[in-house]
Amino acid sequence: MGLRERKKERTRAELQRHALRLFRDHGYAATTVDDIAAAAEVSRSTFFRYFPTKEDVVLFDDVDPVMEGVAAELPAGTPLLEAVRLIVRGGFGSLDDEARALEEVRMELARSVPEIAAILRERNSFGVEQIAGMVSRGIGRPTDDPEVLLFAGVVVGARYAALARIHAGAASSYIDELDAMLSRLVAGIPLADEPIRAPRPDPARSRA
Amino acid sequence: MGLRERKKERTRAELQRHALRLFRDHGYAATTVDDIAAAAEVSRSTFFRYFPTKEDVVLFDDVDPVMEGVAAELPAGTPLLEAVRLIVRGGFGSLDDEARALEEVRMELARSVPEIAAILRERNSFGVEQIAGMVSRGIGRPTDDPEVLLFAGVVVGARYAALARIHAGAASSYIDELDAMLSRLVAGIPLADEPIRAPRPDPARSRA
DNA sequence: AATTCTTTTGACACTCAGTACCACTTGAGG
DNA sequence: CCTCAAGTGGTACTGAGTGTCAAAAGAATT
Repeated sequence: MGLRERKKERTRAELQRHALRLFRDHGYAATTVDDIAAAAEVSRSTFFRYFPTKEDVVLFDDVDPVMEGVAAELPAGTPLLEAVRLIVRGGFGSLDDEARALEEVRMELARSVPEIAAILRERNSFGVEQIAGMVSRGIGRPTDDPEVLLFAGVVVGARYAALARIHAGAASSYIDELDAMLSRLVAGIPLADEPIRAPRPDPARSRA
Repeated sequence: MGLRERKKERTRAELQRHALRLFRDHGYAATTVDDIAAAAEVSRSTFFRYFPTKEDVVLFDDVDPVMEGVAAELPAGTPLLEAVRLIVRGGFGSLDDEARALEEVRMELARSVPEIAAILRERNSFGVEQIAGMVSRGIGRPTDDPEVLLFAGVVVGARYAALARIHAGAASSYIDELDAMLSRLVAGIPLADEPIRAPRPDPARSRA
């Protein structure tokens, strides 16, 4: 690998490192792209050459490709939901220390900085379409099959649940929490048949 | 209701009407706030007094409070998942013509303009926390209960699945599609036990 | 009807994200 | 070396969004 490539890699890592640090210390909105560029000792132009938007510096992530690798090595016949669990666990499990640390910082940010939580919720790793694509390949059905999409939606929902749990301060490890959520799903949708109780006389009706 | 109030209401409606029209005709990004303000014959400042951001002019929505009303009138003992279905259906069903038309335009926009699709996916109506709150009230468990959050996540996931289906052009009515997704969920998570097939030798490995 | 009070409004100036362009530097390879 | 392409920094621009302020207009009171 040439000097050029190494330099590029180093610059991107520096930009991301400083960006995450600044976001953590001063907040997302209060940190300008200029600040990040200055901290990494490059120009504003260079920042945008590496990351198309300010958001992307948070989103850049290394687990996706790993998960695809894990998926490719699962034995045929594994039940789909179980497969998803294994892929997720495997994907996060096989990160090297640095990548894992980055992932930790990112989740810490998601917990403490609301803007970043929103960004991650929306764009990080897996959206419905992405998972639907994997499922589609895994069981040989079209990506726009309603059941495929619904399954994908449920998985994404489990992820949101895990993030919400962390956001509420009721859990700390994103990976473990997501795994727990997926495990629960194996037993079906929780509370689906739970009877609702009589509505209270409306404690404080307000528009959120 | 005073004259003042009526004028205010009319201005907001005008702004939203023109904004949606311009978005539909020229795209979201290509339409500036100045364009919208000019079309509605008010100043830029005025636009921002009515809608804090450009996004909000799309998001402004009237179904939420209606759904809360429907929720309050369900008989005690209704199974939770069924209750959610009824609330959703009831909420959309009881819109007056104008509100329903607006909802249609909004969904049409979501289908044709990707930026708006993203915005709606992220911020419209119900997030996990919101649904978890409703569930929490409905069955009397804390909002950060993992099962409550997971259930809420699953419902949100069903919604994403419906949106994805529309986005793919495989469905046209958002309301019907969401209702269909929720109905499917009553029978459990589809495909959960579907065995995956042997992985293909990887057709085109690429980073999305 | 005139006056006072409150809210709306338009105008201006500002910051910051994001884009486009161009001139300059530097690594790669003959 | 010397050339070429890639990467970099600077400059100038558009548009979103914020803050301020003085003028205008509705509402309320006398």
